[in-house]
Amino acid sequence: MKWDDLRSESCPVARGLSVIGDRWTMLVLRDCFLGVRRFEQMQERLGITRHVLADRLRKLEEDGVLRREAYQERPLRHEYRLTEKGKALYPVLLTLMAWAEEHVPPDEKSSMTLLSRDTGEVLEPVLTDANTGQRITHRNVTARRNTE
Amino acid sequence: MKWDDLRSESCPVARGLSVIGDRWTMLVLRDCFLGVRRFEQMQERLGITRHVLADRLRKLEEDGVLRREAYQERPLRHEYRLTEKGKALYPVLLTLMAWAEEHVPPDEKSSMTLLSRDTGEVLEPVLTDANTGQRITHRNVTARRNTE
DNA sequence: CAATAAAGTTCCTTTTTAGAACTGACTCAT
DNA sequence: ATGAGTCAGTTCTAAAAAGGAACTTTATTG
Repeated sequence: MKWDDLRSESCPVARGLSVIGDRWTMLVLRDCFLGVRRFEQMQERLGITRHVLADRLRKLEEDGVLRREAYQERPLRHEYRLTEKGKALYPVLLTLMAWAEEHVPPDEKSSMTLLSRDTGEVLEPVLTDANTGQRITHRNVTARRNTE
Repeated sequence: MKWDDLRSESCPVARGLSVIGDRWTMLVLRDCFLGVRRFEQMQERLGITRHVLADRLRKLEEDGVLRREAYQERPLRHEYRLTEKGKALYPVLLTLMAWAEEHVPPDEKSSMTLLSRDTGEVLEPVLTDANTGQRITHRNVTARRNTE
């Protein structure tokens, strides 16, 4: 199988990766969540080649994760913003971040803490069921494939 | 910046991706969560080249996500199992899956539903704060960098 | 003895990335 | 009005990674 065939897989994990699984893509999105909107800024922050950045932004726009919007004419310039579909990726970014904070220690001493915007309290993100509030772990879940 | 430099970034998202951000890695882990443990099985299910699979398994073992265990001698054969660190990736896989189920429709009609292993009820995974139980979204969170 | 099996490895070709320089449509200061 | 600067890319070449297929090793089975 080739990487580009993931799009048509029936597994949602595979389809998800066809959108966000390329190198650098999640880091582009991280910067989007941090409010970075312009090509130059992203390129400088990420330090990736302009070529790759242009490619990732184009794909993310095609996939409806980012929206390209003119912020000036003369000369015409665009910036990139998260769509609702893009914003819905926040839990993915956050669970990855939480996992890495716990399991992939940095070289230097530094860490990230999530704070509630309302109360300023430290947040500890966990997955729960929206209906019952129960914690979800790999031990208490099974997946069912629905073929219609 | 090169991909291999991610390991030493201070951002946990970058460090996380240095472990699970390579092509195919998350799909290898998906199969691990589904109980697949052997090289041949994974290769057949994923359809990726043996070369790439061997490389990903080696890296995941080096990073402590998988553990390589002998399941027979004569000839010596190993299988791969998730470590605790690996199992802790389940929320990442699940949030990605939930996102794709909602936002990346498959070609054919098919979908996945998560069920509680206890009650059999359909689960709807959402991120909440472990302490208060409050929903976490990109709108009510800020991140703080702690430099010690 | 030949065929099969599992878990890789090796070799070669095609794709992707990395790195740097270049383009085009402007603006602003001299 | 000329020259330097800005932004969002594109183009070029070289290096690294992925794709595809065949080969290896150690053993078991017919």
